[in-house]
Amino acid sequence: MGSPAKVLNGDTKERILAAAEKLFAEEGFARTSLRGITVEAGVNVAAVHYHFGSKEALLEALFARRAAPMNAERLAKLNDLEAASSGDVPPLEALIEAFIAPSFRMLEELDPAGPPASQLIARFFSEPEEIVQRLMREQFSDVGARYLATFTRALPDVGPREVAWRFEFMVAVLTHLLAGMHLIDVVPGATPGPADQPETIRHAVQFLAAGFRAPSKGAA
Amino acid sequence: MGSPAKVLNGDTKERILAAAEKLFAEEGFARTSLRGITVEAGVNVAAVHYHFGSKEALLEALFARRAAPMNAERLAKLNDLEAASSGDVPPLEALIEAFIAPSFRMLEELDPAGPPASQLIARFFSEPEEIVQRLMREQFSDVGARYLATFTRALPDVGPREVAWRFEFMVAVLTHLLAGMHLIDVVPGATPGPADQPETIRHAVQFLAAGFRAPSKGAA
DNA sequence: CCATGATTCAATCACCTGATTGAAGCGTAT
DNA sequence: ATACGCTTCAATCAGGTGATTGAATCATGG
Repeated sequence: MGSPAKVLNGDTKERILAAAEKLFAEEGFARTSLRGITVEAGVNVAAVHYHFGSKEALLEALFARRAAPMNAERLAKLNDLEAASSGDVPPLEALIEAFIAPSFRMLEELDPAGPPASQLIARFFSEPEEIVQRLMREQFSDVGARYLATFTRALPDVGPREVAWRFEFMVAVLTHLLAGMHLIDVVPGATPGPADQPETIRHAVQFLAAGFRAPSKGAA
Repeated sequence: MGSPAKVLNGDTKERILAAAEKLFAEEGFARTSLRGITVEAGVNVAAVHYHFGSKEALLEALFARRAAPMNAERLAKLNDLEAASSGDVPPLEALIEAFIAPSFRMLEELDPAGPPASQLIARFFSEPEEIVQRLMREQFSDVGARYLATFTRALPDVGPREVAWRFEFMVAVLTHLLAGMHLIDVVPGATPGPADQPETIRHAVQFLAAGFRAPSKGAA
């Protein structure tokens, strides 16, 4: 009746993917065992190697299933923005939202991917395994570079190096939010309260836009 | 001649702590084995259990050695600020720097703790082990609450919930910086270039202060 | 010099890990 | 019905893990 029970059969591959996504997101790659995954999925241990080949290959399949569409959506939104503001630079707030929203979309319960998917993406950012870091580099390098260039164009008064710093800060906020906001557990009063996806995005965009626009020089 | 070689003796406990700090920071708790630690330290495996009791207890000792002084410094700086601006609220930039700087101080090569210490703190934020999360809660709850309250007082026009959100964002930026700024590896052009500690702090404070001060309402 | 306590050592424990194997089960086309 | 290919299964493998033990070593005070 619970989740660890073989239902019928047939979708073994999908069940493994779902269980692995959940456990990798919650416990991390190193702490998650194939036994744990296959029990959660109600599947034999050997099924993982039959369908994927290895634990690492399972991770790669998981990564490809989530990160690729997410970044494709990022690029599409950027293209739309640049097409809309023909020739000119898109507005900063729209750029930030275009970069952030694709990750948050998966946080919705309604989304077929669901929260585990975005938590998994967030965990990828801090996983020490070198495969993970290689996959992140492959997936994010071009998208990140394109957005960074556009941000630099959108902020001519800030200076490219400063924009690069602030781009880092934006990614920091994004991953922190995807991970589930640890401070809720750490600082009791700090929980901003449950928020739906658009409200969270609104808070983040306001904060980040103001940060991006901050006057550049520090020395008076 | 390298690091994995017994030098003399005597400081076994310290050697274990140093090796564990380095490896935990680089590889995470789960991926780091006691064998790896003791080899790195040039020490027998049993020494860990003799001096600390268990792998988890070693982690606790490590945590106490770094996090406690760091948060003590945070509180001291906050007290100094509130004493300086007698009765009034300290300026926002000073508050941010007081919260951020204690973590960065350890990033300096000169500091006896060194970069591994701050990397370890950053990794604690994303470690799935429940001991880590418990330790984080114990250490950061009161400091975080005090700072959050002061930030709220310093930003009367923003509203407490909005301040809580932005406080989250600040912690996000801090941990991202402590972790070593992953984007440097992910997005080729994104590296802001090597920066010394005060410059990094300046970039972060500028960005965060502007974000904190952003006008609150989203609806026009 | 020796006795005592603190420390270090090699050896070993039970357990869990990812991986592999060969047989069994299954549906399907002949 | 039969034979074939895909899938699942229990059983097993070698290797690594944290932990523990008892003997050896060391330093120190009598």
